[in-house]
Amino acid sequence: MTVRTRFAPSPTGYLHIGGVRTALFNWLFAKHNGGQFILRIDDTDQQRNVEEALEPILHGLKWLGINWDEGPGVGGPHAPYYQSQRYDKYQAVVDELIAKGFAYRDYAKPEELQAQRDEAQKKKETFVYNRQWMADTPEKEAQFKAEGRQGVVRLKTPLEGKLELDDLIRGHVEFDWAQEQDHVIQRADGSFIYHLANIVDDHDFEITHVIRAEEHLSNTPRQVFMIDALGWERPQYAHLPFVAEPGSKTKLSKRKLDKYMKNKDFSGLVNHGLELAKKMGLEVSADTFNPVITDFFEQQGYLPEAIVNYLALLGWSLDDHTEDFTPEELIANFTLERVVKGAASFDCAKLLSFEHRYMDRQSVERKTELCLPFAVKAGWVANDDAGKAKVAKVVAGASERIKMAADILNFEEFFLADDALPYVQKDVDKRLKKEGAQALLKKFADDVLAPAEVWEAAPLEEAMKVWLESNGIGIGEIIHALRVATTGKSVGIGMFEALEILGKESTLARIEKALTL
RNA sequence: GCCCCCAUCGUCUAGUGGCCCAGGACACAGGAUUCUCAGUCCUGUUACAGGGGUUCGAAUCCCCUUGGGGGUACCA
Repeated sequence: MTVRTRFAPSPTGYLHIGGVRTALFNWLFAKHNGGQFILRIDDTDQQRNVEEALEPILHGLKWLGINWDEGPGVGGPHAPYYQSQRYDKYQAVVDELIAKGFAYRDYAKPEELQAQRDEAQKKKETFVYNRQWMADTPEKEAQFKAEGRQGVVRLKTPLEGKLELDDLIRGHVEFDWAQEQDHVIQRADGSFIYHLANIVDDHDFEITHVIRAEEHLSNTPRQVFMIDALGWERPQYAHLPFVAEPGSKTKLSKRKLDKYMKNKDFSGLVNHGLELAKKMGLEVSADTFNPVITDFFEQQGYLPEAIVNYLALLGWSLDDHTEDFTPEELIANFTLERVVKGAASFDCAKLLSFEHRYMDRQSVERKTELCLPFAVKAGWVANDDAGKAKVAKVVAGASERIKMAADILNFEEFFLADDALPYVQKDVDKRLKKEGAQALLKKFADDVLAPAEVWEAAPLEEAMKVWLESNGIGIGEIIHALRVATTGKSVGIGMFEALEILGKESTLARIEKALTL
């Protein structure tokens, strides 16, 4: 039997990082077993602009390389893959459950039920509906309707016994049927409850393994009850631990950004992103531009493989030392047996370290390709060979300082015109305005830079050394002023590499201007 | 309240009765290198939630407590 797994997002307009982890594990498990991964959309009639709200989710999954074999955009033998287009199927199943006596029409009013619940609560008893308004005969049904009651369909769950399940991650789990309510599966307005739709879709799509977040574990009995009632084969279940907040074991939510911002690593990641966004002229809102949403990473040019690698390790490990996995290696090694049971909290610092490591491994050519679009967007270079060559030079010089593609934006000094170069005032004050600094700088420019014939890093450095020695000057006395004068700030790439990239003309022009500051 | 699930360094984890006075990674701290920053290289601090059992022996098995999460909805 072919292994088939699925991911079933609701069209919410964004792809949540916890959802990605669930999708990833489903995808890895299917691929590891030579099976298929299906994407199904849990939308409802009420939702407007489903396509629009779905787009970021599909886009995000594709960006991460999590491709689906069936679903939106690719079709498949079990179409439609949208719940809102599958109501006929749900209705047929509800009718069947009623016909077979596993479900019934119920005419209780919400307030009547609530009163009974409160009563049970007061007596500290588990509430079990007494089926008082169950319409098990046509007469009763007519009577309830005559009373103006609205009907729902409820499951007729067993009053005793227990359900035993073997979860692929949790192991053996037992539930008492007596604890289960007669859950509603179809509302008074005719719409269907998630659990019903869910099992019908999984059955139709021939899903063999249901891999989902652990909050669904307690929901499983009511779903299994329906599956058994219909005589269908149960899928195998695997309930994943949830993804928790940074530095805590509470479930991660996109609504609690303020709280997460108190976490140093989290706020560091966000602030770095915000700075880059500003340089890109990107309009960002905290709603979508934060590390809980995958879009955040894509917009800054993170490497999707790095994110996938990090996420794979959030609740799964191969052994006690292997950390780096290509997608292919993940597929080859992924098993549910090695998924942990406890919640794993989202660690921005570790994610960032994966990104750094992955970026370091890229060739200058590849990094240039990744960075170029950002430099183009900033209006610094054209998207042509000249632009590419310029970016390549900066990328080579910056080497490991570029941790994500958008970091190229931190090297504006190499792209801006000489007269447009911004200066960091405190660096100017400290390095250029220092007693004698400007005079020394001028002497250096006149003695060494102006006459230089070969404008490359190594000869320039050599020339400076000779000059320093013959004048009895330490390198520290000149180089900081030179850096601020040519780049506008006191931090940056190697001084001589920087000069080489700038070129002789710019270097001299900038020094000249710096002498007037 | 009741039911279910979970619990090893700050974080991700290894560990399935002796190999563990607990290993790796990230983070953190100190040092080295360097023109700054980044990086790199050393070095270091830090954990079996608590209490009872079982056993010659427990992070590992059992029970209780505590803590976290979920369900108990005409939410998903």
